[in-house]
Amino acid sequence: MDAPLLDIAEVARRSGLAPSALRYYEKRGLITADGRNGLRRTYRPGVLERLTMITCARSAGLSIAEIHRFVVARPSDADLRARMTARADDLDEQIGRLTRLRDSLRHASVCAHEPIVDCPDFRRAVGNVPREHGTADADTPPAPAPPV
Amino acid sequence: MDAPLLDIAEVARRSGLAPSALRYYEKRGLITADGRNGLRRTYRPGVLERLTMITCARSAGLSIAEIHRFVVARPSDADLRARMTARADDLDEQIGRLTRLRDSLRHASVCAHEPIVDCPDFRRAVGNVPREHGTADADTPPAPAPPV
DNA sequence: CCTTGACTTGAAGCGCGGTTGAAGTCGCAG
DNA sequence: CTGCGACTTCAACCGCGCTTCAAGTCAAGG
Repeated sequence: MDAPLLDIAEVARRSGLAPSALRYYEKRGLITADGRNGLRRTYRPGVLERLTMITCARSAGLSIAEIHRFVVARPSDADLRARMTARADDLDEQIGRLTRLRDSLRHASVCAHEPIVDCPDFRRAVGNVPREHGTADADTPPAPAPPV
Repeated sequence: MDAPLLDIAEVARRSGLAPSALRYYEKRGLITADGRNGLRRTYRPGVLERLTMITCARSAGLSIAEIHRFVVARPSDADLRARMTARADDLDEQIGRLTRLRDSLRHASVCAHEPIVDCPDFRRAVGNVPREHGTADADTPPAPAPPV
């Protein structure tokens, strides 16, 4: 069974990440090199899947630290399982926001309002339901910007 | 018609953003204060909707600079309309990624793999379809991490 | 063996998105 | 009128996620 080990340049090329980023991820514990050939890192091909997952999670707004927690997780870690479901719930909300923003952008791109972003339809889609007269709502304990 | 102007503290409270962030957004051209009472900024209530939109866009990964472009856009700006639809397409992809990541997290939270993130189901859901034997694919010109 | 050049390390630097601090201004209650 | 404290500005600073640089190592080709 050949396990054709990859060097860092190859992994960089296939993953689309810079070598410096790969070293950085290793330092932060997100990936591990299989071994060394002299000084040079050698990677198992599986690292590519790991990197795809990491890139995906990063694009979802997860911090390196949080991804690290998932990566080092052992099945017995009930605490982490809770974090995972919590994260999944966060993602649900974010998916909703993104969907609304996407729809708003699509509308804005064909609408004729002066500052385009102030189009009522745009705003409604983003999630604003402007009060009909004035600001009737006393206080709005707002969604406190999720500290990713 | 009363337009009950708001002071920065009120806007901060209702928007959930720090006053410093509001000043920063103003400096970057994302919002404008209606006027001043002495030195103090006064805001029209409409700024709150603007801020909701901004927060939404930020959470979607748009940079301040890009939001600024949308904010200053005039309907005649065809170039910008193109950017908007392009952004909407980006968001579609991102929504897909997030959905997969969410499903993966939900699965991982009930699965018993050693490094949980290496569960085959998890990886498949994130978008990896590991080759059956070895890495048969010669080169993988990869998704070049969208430079948000 | 000798060169070459891709790799190694650690530290410093960068851009972003704000926050913090110092020093000053001023609306408003008393 | 006086004083308090919430506002103002501007510059410096911070954490994150890398990138860049300088200096060194070493595998492999000639």
